Amino acid sequence: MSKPDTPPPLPSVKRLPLYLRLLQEMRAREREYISCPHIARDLGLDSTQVRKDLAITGISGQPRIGYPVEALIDAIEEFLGWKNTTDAFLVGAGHMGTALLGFDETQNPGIRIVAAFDKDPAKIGTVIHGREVLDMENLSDLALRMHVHIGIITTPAEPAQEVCNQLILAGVKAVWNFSPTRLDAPPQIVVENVDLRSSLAALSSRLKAIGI
Amino acid sequence: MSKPDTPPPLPSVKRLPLYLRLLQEMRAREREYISCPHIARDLGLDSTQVRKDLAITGISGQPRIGYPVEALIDAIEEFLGWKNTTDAFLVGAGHMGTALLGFDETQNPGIRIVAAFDKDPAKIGTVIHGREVLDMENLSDLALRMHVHIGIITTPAEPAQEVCNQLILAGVKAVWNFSPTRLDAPPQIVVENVDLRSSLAALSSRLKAIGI
DNA sequence: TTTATATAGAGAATTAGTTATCGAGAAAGA
DNA sequence: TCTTTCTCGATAACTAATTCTCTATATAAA
Repeated sequence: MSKPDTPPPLPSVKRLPLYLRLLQEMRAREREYISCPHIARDLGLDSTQVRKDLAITGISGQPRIGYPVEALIDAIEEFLGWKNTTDAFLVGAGHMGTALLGFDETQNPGIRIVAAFDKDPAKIGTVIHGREVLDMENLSDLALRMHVHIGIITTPAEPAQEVCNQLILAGVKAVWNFSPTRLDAPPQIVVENVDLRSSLAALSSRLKAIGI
Repeated sequence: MSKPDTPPPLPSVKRLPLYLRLLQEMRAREREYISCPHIARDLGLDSTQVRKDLAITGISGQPRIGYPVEALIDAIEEFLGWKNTTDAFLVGAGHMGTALLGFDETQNPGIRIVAAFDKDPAKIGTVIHGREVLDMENLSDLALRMHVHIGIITTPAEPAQEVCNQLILAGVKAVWNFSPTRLDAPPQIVVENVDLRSSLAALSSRLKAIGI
């Protein structure tokens, strides 16, 4: 009824897409039920952890049987809000921006990039994966008119904060940040960072630790 | 002397590139010293956390002064093994693979992608950002000959495990996995996953929680 | 020279997340 | 029908990570 709950653990939320993929594969093989230990074995996780993760979506399983695959897929997609797609603007038509524009619905579930922006005159007007690159100048105006609530920043670090500010002023509620900085934004704005360097740091340091 | 230490906290390692970027900016402005509280303010972190993170690199600062910028950059790069670059093979010349091939040394610090592979005949032979796409068939042979120790997987989920197996057989010690699966690999192999869907899940679920 | 202040560094307390344990229930086989 | 086995679900223990507290120190100001 009411929900004064604590938010679900972020690591759990981040593992959900992993389960989702496996489940979709199971569904394709017309499997009806699946158990936590089975999922755990397949993904190299702990079965108790899998159970806790799935529990946050509100679904429950049956002893000795497991969880119904179809219902579980449904519950995860519902929980993530991936049952319908939300429009997004992308800013920064560089390599990463181009890649994201190339992704289809299954690769960027829940969002649809409806327009791309850049400030480089050489890029403005070009077409990337079917969408024309627009001038940054038009961003605020279009975002407000189209009620776009998600902004994707794929610019270098320097302009990122300024782009973020513009997006928020234009009504954006969530920012998917691929630039290698931390953005300063009011607390009610959802900011999710993807930092490849950070991931690479984890890889490099472990590689160095084993002496390579 | 000896080092039977526990490994450094992974979240700390993953924050290091963030500090590095800020420090490089400071250096460009010819700033000689910087304090933890200052870094913390700039990045929206806790100053104690910053101090602990920097401590894992082995550097120490001076009360009332802070840390020497130049030495700190050096210590972080040294710790991450980013002072010299390691050769890497990339498998899967799709959108993400293309983006990574487009990145320069500052965007993919510490590694240099020396060859790209794909199994799609339509892609084999094409040139992406200056490197010809080679046939998967040649992967093992070339990896062994060139002593390549890092493999980057940017394929879809289905072939990822098979590609991973091939890479490991060919002597690869670390895998940077962009495919949306968990790879099964022996414990001595370093596997670092980049899952955009996972990040998107965090964004979507929070967006849904605030009712958008 | 003395005092005030900002900051490093060490360690403690807290919190978050993961892993282990145990009881209950449902199917499968004896 | 009864027993065994597997799995869920809840709780407890543990571990990792973050945040807090305190002390020492070095500069700057009085």
